[in-house]
Amino acid sequence: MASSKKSGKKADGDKQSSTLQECDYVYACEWGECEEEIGDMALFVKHIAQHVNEYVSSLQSSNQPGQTGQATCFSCNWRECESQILGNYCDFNRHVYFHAFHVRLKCLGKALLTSSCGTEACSLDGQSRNWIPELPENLICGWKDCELIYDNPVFFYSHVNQHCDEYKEGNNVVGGARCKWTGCDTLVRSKYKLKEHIRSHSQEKVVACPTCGGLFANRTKFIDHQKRQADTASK
DNA sequence: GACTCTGTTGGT
DNA sequence: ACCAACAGAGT
Repeated sequence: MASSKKSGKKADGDKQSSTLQECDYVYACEWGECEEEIGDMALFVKHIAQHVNEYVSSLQSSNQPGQTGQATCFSCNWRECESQILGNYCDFNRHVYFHAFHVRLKCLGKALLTSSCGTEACSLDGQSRNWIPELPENLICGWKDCELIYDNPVFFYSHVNQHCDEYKEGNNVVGGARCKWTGCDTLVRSKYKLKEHIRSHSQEKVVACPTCGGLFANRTKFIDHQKRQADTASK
């Protein structure tokens, strides 16, 4: 039953939206002149998708026809980004959706900073706050017999985490929880440990610096960054 | 039960 | 010195 297609299966992003937890954050769109603020990540993603669709159709109407299958040069209109993405529509989508993901992690980082008032904060300038790091070619789930492909990191990481739920709850699962990512055989003691471990495969980050945009795989690294960047500025 | 933090290790 | 990954303890 499992598809043996090398390219994997295309995931339906909308189905995953219900698994996203709502929170109190307000996500601000920074596409072009847009100032829209949306409190729900799924709606925020849809909003951004509209910008992308408008931009892509404006490209198609202004460009020479009959170039399908060839790489196109897309310009990201996200403020302070201005990346040029050479590739297909999916490559461009992945890039822009990463901005949505980034916005969410920066909201989380901001909330963490305000809740721990008194601690030093990053004092780098905001020049790089919307830079997107090198992305993997594809957001493809490496779990055994899955191979789902996503163009939206918000849904991709949520999906990958769901694989850990095949193990029983508790901090000491009988027999342990084994990682079934291609080429990995790591055994950990609980599904929570597995969720932590699996980030080393998916490259998921859990928080971003609201000041400089830096991405971090855990809160400790984020706090270290805040201290370090406050320290180096005061030296 | 579900995280979250902290200290250690090992690689660059 | 820096960072990723991990184990065990703490909340």
